[in-house]
Amino acid sequence: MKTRRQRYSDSTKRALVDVAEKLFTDHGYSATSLDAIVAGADVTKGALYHHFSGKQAIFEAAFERIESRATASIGAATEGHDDPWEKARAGLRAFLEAVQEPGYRQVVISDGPSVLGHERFREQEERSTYAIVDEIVRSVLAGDEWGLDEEMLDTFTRIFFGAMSAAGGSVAVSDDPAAAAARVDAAIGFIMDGLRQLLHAEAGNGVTSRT
Amino acid sequence: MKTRRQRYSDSTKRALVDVAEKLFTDHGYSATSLDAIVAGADVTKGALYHHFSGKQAIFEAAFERIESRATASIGAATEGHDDPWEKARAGLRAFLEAVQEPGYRQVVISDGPSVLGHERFREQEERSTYAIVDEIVRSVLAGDEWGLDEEMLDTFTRIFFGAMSAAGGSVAVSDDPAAAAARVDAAIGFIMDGLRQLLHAEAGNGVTSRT
DNA sequence: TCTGTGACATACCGAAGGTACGTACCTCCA
DNA sequence: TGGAGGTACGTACCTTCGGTATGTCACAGA
Repeated sequence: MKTRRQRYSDSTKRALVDVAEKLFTDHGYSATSLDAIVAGADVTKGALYHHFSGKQAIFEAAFERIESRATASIGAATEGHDDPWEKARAGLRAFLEAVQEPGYRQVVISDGPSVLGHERFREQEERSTYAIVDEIVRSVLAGDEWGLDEEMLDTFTRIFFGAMSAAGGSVAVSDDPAAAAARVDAAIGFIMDGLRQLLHAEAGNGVTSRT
Repeated sequence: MKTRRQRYSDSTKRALVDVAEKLFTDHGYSATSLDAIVAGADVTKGALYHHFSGKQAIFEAAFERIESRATASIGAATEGHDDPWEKARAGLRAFLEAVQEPGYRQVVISDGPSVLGHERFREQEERSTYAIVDEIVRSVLAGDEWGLDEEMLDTFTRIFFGAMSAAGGSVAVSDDPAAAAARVDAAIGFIMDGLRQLLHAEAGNGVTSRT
C-alpha cells in the first residue's frame, strides 16, 4: 500500500511527464522551456528538479513513454501469425502506422539523437522498436538455409530498420498517407519477394562470402 | 599587425563558417556557443550577425558545405560505370565512406533534423546526397520491364536512402568499420540480387498492383 | 509528541542568443 | 580631392532559460 505522500508524488511526476510529452511533441526540445512545463503541470521548478535531474532527464522520460507505446502497438500487430513472412508484413504495416504519430516523429526521430546523443539513443532504440524489427528479421532470415551469421543478421536488421524509418517519415509528410503507405508496403513486399526468390534459387550459398 | 577587419568580407565569412563547421562537428549544435565561434574566427558577434541572420543560419551554412562535400565524393565514385548495377555498388561504397565522416554524422545526421526542422532538412537533403541515390535507383529500376511509376521509384529511393543511412551509421560506430562496411555491402548486394532475380523471373508484372 | 525526511516552493545566478547603436573604412562621384 | 553614403564590422546591453541553493511544511515513524 502506497502512502498518501507517495500517491501525491506519483501524480505530480506523471503530470510533469504528461505536459512535457505534449510540449516536446508540439514545439520540439529546444523550443520547450522548463518554465512552460512546470506552468502546465501547475507546479514549480523545485518539483521538476526534485523528480528529474534536468531537462534531458524529463525528455528521456517522455521519450521512453512514446517508444513503449509504439513498441506495444507493433508487438500487438505481429502476434497471432504463424508464417514469418506474413508476420513481417503485419509488423511492417504496424511500424508504418506507429512512426506517423507526431510524438514519435518529433521526440524520437527528430530530437532523440541530438538530445540523448547517439549512444543513449541507440540503447533506448535497441530495447524497444528496434528489438521488434530484429525479432521479425530473424524469424524470416534465420536458419541454416541462408547461412547468415549473427553479425549479418544484425546488419540486415539495421538496414530494414533504417529503410522502414525513412519510409515511415516519407509516409508521414505525404499528401496522401494511405496511398504512400500502400506504396511502401508494395516496395518492401517486392524486396522481400526478391529475397524469398533468391532463397529458393540458390539455397544459401555465399551471402557472407560476397565481400 | 593588420586586424582581420582590414581584409576582405568574404574571408571573414569563410573564416566564420570554417570555425563553425569544426565546433559544430566536435561539440554539437547546442554545446557550441556563438561566442566560441566568433572568438575562433577572431571577430565579434557584430560580424557574425552581419553575415548571418542567427545561429541557425550559420549552422545551415556549415551543413551545406558538409553535404556538398559528401555529394561530390559520391558523385565522383559513380562516374565511369556503364553497368547500372555496378554503378550502384560503387555509389553504395562511396556513400558508406562519406557517411562515416565526423562532420556528416554530427551535423547532418544528428543535429540536422532537429535544428533545421524536418521541412528544411528534407529540402537540403533532396538536392544533395538524396539526389544521387535517386539517380542511382532510377538507373537500376527505371524502365518498362519493371512497370514502376514515378511515385514507386520515389518510394524505392526513400527506402534505399534510409537503409544506407542507417547502415552507414552502424558502420561508423562499429569496432571494425571495414568489416562492418563489408557486411553492409554484402547485405545490400544480396537484396539487389534478389531484385534482379525477380526481374528475370516475372518480368515486371504487378509490383504496383500488390497493394 | 517529537523528529527526520520527503516533496515541494522561492529566490537567485550565469551563460547564451539576440538587438540597438556606434564607428572606422571604403567607394563613388562631383 | 573631399565629403557623403553605405559596408563591415565592434560594443554594450537585454532577455530568456537551464540550473542551483536554500527555505518550508506536511506527513510518517518511533
